[in-house]
Amino acid sequence: MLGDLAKLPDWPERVRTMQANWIGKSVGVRFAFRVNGVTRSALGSPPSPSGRGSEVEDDEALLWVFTTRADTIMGVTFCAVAAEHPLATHAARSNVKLAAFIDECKHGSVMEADMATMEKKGMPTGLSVVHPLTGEPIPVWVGNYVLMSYGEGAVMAVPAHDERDFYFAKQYGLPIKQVITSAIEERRKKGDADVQGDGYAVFDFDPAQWKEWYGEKGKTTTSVSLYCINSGKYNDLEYSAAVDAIAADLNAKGLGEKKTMWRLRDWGISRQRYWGCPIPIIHCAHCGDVPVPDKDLPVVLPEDCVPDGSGNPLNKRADFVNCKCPKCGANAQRETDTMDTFVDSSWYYARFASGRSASAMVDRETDYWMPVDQYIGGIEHAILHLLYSRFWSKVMRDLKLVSYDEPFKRLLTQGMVLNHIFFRKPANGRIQYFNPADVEVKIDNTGIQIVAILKSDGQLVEDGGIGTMSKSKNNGIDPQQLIELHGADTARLFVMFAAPPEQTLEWSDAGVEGAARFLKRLWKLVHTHVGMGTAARVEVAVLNDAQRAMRRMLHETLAKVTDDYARRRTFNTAIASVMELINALYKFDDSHRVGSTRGGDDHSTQGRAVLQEALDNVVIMLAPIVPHISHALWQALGHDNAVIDARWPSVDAAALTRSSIELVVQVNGKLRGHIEVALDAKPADIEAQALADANVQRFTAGKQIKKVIVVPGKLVNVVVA
RNA sequence: GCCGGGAUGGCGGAACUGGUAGACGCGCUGGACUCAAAAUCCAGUAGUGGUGACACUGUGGGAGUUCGAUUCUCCCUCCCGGCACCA
Repeated sequence: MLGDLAKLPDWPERVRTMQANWIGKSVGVRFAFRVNGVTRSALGSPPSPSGRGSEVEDDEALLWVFTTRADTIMGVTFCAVAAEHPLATHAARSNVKLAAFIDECKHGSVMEADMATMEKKGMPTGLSVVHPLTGEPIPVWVGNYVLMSYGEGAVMAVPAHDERDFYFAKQYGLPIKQVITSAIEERRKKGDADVQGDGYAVFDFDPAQWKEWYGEKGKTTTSVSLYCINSGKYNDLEYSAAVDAIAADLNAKGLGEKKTMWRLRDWGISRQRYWGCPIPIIHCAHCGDVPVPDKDLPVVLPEDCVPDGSGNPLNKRADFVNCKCPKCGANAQRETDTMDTFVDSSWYYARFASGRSASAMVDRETDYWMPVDQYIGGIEHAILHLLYSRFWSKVMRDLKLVSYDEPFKRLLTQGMVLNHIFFRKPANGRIQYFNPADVEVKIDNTGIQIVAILKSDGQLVEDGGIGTMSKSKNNGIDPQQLIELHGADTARLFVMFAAPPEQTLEWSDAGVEGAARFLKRLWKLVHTHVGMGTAARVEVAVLNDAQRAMRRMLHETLAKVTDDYARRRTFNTAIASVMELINALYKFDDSHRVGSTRGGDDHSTQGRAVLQEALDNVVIMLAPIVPHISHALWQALGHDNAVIDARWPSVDAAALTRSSIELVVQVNGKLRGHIEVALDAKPADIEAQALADANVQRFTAGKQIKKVIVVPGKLVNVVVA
């Protein structure tokens, strides 16, 4: 899944980065400390024969850890284990205080945000382990920051080179032993004059104070080399050489090896809830785990189950749990774990693509429709749903159910829509949220402060800032309100015009009238034109300059809109350029103007033909955004078919040609003038024309011209001394 | 705390590959039409100075690279989203 992220070039970079971080590949070393005076049997683990060359006795307990920083192994001054670790449990049997501490740890929050800021706490177990390379005794602590569910549930602690270990050691007076140094620190120690300034003192190791570079590996972020010291035979080795040498030595002792760990956990199955998809397995005392026969599928959950907060409520439902073994007919029990709802959302679309199949999960028709060409979903699904869908696709591929690797070829993650949050907090009782539509924000009677008032009772509400629209915060907006007020086309146009879809957007309906106004202008333009009778076909050869220019703008707009839809997916800019075109068409044919005093109208045969072509194209260009009005206007323009069946028009390259182009002239990078040059003008001629410009001469007069940069089709920059 | 994203006029946003900053829309100002209003149409609208042509300043803050930076590099501030202390 990590490697195949490269197969998704049309996914947003940030989603791929988030997934890679979540998968969390880390390469390191897994190794063991021998535990002094504790046997494996005492921990309840079966004795295991040690590997060849191992120094370990058969029944000797081992403390396994995983580290990405094997290069700092000589700086280990203690080990920390999770509260649930067998060594902690063992030590707690004869230590009441420790048992109480472990109990406290087990009840703490496991939310990352809480944990990152909570106090690091610990307590010694009284046990010690043997350092695998030095043979020194190392004390073992229980730490509330060590997770049983990741890695081995235990860590080697190197306070000098790990920030968490550092503060833990400070708090409990544990030793801090520096084993990594920087090239700068070494040169300062040798008295190198180049690095004696205060700015270099940040590279000195000081056990009293944590500095950024202590925890960096190989090189600092400022590219200063880091290597081992106080590490015996490993001295002077840099990161990867040190890791290799140390892993080899541990391996020779039968105490460790290089290993790759993953942060990603199997959450699809292991995160249990009553309302997930049932796992169709029956547990029989005689036959073991027996699949539910096809004829008894699906297993249906009881719908009147009320979770009481103590474990899985299904376990308390004898009517669900108790059943007969399908194999032997004896009394048996159903599996009560269920799959997470992510499992369903991970493959339902593949099932939709093989809707005729009655006998299998999916059939061959899936491969015809899948993978999805364009997936649209909120950025909040960037990791979980989109990651599990990718995982499930690979499962189905391996089972030969489907032949694709990745379910979604192209991904558009729309941004969150934010809105104001208003609430009241009763003295005792639950916080109550109010919908922004029911709240009026106004200036209070001092005329300075802005206050928020609930419309229904006129009393103040508190302002909770701005946040994602959600049910719990009651700050969502129902688009139905907009639709009822302005119609679906206006609502769609307004929303699409507001911002690019992947951008976070703070909700405001200010400006929705602009969208309605635009559609009215378009409607009027089309109907005024149609009211004057059927238009002729465009005959390019007889067009006058104004008609030619109008037509050029039409085809430039068509090219831009096509690109905005197909490649850039920026619908707001596509709409903006159609708006520009409409503005120009109003000037081209200004018979709509009240009074119509200016002579801009072109009601000639070819003028009306150009207008017809432009309006046909405008209606097609807008059809994806405003389908209803486009359908009506398309037929009003004299077409028999529906606009949805009309072909996307192609750009007339000949209409785009122009004989001259306007260039910008800069002096020292500042805009000083514009020149009109022939399309095929030579650079030397362009340069001469630029230098001849009156305003340019004001800024070059009496100065030495050092060079002139001509960027074809864009600008001229004159550099003066 | 970590990861991801963002900051441009009064507001939403545009500037796509380093090349005219502010397209388009809202709002606002003025005008036309009207007995009047709404609607509609026209014009103006980053700030400062100037009748004007123009000039100076300006893309969260500070440095840097470049003929030229909203765009690239480094540092900082604030805002939004996600989070499982990942050894």
